[in-house]
Amino acid sequence: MESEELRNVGLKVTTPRLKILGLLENAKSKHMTAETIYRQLSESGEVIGLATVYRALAQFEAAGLITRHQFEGGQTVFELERGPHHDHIVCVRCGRVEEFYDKVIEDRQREIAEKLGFTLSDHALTLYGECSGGTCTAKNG
Amino acid sequence: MESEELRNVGLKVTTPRLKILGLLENAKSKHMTAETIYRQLSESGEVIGLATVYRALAQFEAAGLITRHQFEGGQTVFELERGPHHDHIVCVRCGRVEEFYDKVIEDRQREIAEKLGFTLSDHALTLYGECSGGTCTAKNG
DNA sequence: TCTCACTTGAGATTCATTCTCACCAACCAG
DNA sequence: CTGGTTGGTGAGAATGAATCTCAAGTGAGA
Repeated sequence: MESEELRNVGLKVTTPRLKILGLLENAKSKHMTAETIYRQLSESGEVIGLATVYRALAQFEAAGLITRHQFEGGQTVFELERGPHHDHIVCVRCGRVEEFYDKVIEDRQREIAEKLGFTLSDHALTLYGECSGGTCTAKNG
Repeated sequence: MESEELRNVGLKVTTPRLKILGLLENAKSKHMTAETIYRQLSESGEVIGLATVYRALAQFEAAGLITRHQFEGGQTVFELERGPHHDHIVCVRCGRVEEFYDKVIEDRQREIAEKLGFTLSDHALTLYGECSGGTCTAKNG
């Protein structure tokens, strides 16, 4: 139950928050912008202000329910915090986002940070390229 | 001579471009925002519009003279393209930026992109952590 | 020096995000 | 179940980074 999730992180259970969380859990595309969420909610008849979407997303992020990714080109997407860590590859033409995980890279990162005298707390790895074939035509995926 | 660099990449040699390029070459901090560049030029008495700064930086980037990096927090910094490719590790406490290059990671990235059906055009890898010892105290380095 | 295409500066504009504020709804007490 | 308090909400204004517009300016070849 989504209300549980909200209560667990100390957020009051409200209709907008439930709708937004529900959308994130059921959306076909895992990575959504605030605008996309707002538009999809509007289309399903919900009257939820854009400001509320941004507010809720910020709170969810602070609570660790979702993660924010800032890709180049000003595209900021949110993703439900589920499953293991992964990085992203973004198509610069159609905006499609794929996920990947590579142990070699992960390990190297830690080694590099250590060698430079840093205690690694986080990292952002995003690859940019063009995806091939018919998948890359639409405006989004 | 900076005018050479401009001519070589097919840009007309103008005062604003020379000033901006010169600032990038002499600045104490390698990574600068457009705003910072604009402010520093203004402070040294140059009358250069912010729009011109953005335009010039975009042109320099297109010409390969400089590189654009988008770190967390939406801060976009520019850096003179000198020496080989490298990625960054940023101290989340003091803001210090170190550079590194790792062939293993570079190679893996290309392999991953290929495996996923992407033609890699670029990548952004930034590590975040805390740098150790006395180096990490000031507000910047 | 003259000319013209390319540049520039100031301000308007855009776009994503955040803020403001009057109104409203969730939750606890009764 | 109901009313009060407190925090949440929506609409639109405000912000800030970046881009565009356009009249005026300037580099560089003739």
